[in-house]
Amino acid sequence: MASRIKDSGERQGDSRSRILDAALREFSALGLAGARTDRIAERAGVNKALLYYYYGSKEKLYAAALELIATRIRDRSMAVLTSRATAGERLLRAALDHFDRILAQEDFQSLLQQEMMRLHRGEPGAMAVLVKNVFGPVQHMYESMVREGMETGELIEADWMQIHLSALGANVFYFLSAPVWRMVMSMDPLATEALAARRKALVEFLGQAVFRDRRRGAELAARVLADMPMPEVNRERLRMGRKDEREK
Amino acid sequence: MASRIKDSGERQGDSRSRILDAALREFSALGLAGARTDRIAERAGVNKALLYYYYGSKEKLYAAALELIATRIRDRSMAVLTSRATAGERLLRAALDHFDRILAQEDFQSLLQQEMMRLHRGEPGAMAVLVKNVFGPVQHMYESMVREGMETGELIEADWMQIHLSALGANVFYFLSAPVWRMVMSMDPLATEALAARRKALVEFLGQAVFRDRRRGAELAARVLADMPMPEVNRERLRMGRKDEREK
DNA sequence: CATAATTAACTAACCAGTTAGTAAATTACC
DNA sequence: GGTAATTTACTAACTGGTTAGTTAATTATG
Repeated sequence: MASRIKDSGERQGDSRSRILDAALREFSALGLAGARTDRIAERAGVNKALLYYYYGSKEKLYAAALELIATRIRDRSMAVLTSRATAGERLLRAALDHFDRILAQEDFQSLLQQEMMRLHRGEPGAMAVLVKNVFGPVQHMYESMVREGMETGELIEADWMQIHLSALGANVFYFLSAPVWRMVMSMDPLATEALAARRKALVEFLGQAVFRDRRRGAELAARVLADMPMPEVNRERLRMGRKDEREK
Repeated sequence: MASRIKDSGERQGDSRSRILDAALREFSALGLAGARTDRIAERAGVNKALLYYYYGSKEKLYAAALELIATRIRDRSMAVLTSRATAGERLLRAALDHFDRILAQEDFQSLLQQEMMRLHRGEPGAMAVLVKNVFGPVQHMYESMVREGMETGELIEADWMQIHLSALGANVFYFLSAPVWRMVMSMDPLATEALAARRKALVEFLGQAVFRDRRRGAELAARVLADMPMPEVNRERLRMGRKDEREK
């Protein structure tokens, strides 16, 4: 495609994908209902009718954006869960990767929250794509991983679901509540040091909690931490989504 | 209408408060943006203009609803935190009360989530009322409670914030993710038995984790559990907010 | 009768989706 | 190989439904 890029072909990054990209940002920031098709078109640098030409409706565009990011997340998660390491090490890596993912790339987390609220509201089809493409496969793989760890004697005998729940919950709630803590306390839970501390505590806690041999847990935790440095974060991005104080 | 009921005065719970009540339900289910003023008026049994007569604007009505529920929640939380019992026991009671509150009365949780997303979006004034009226005082009281427990030697030496974070996070994430788990697995985390089990595990875990004397922790956990039976829940309410399949 | 409570009817803005069209590229066909 | 038919990519301008908010008139009440 790319059509008539003859010599000065700089624009034209494929309208279709530019729309999807703009939609992803708009939807993750404002949600399905809050997103404005006009704004998506504007940010993609195309006419609004083109959204409809390619994607048919606002809802379908939303679905496309969701599917795009779902694929990305699933691939990344599955890669960690199936990497070449013992089950225990993979468990620690998965927890840390989850933390880092929320930290570096909040699109998914926002979209996920939106979908959860839609599900809670009983909107039909909510979460379906995510469950099928992400949570289903990932959870299944997580279960195998924990079972394997228990069989080899590396991990304690416990309900794999409780472990998964704790590991996810700790991360999700930390980031979810961080803006509130900052308002209540003087301390900033999203400052680099606070993040590093929390990240370390997460792995060390899991190392203590789920390994049969706690010394091995501690050792692995240290190794994994050393091996997976905390990603650089676009500082501004964490602070606040946007500060549209347009009118009023 | 309905107005001129003189002797058979059963309706007429004061339009003003009926509006606020309807608004609370509408806002907690759909959020500020999703709520419809027409629907609030209809459900309150008054003309829409009356909302504006009493509350001025949609936003001010939202603020009023938020303030109403904030007061309720603060009073309940503070009552538990300042009850006559040792710090450790109050800590366990507070955790259990938090669980039960989410279980029985999800208005606040929904509203809170909405506010958190508004804060995340950087909308001015988001969370302000809740922080000032609820989280500020409650967190302050929680800190004193944990400090007291550490001073008397009942609780382990630990960062009170980490304890509070864990206690809240476990509950919030459980209910937040429950609908998704139900979609992925065959098991229902909101079934009565699952809830009871989770509730028990919560207190027992805290009993083991934060008490210096674990036997005392276990004992207190058992006592608190026996003393605070799980509330009856309107079963339908948990399932799904609404199932509007109107058109289409 | 004055004022507080309440309403019916209206308006202005917004926004998802449509229409009717154009210019360029691709395919069909003699 | 040249041109007519068709398709692809794209736009400006409009439409119709929805919704927050208003106004002016009406009813109750102390």
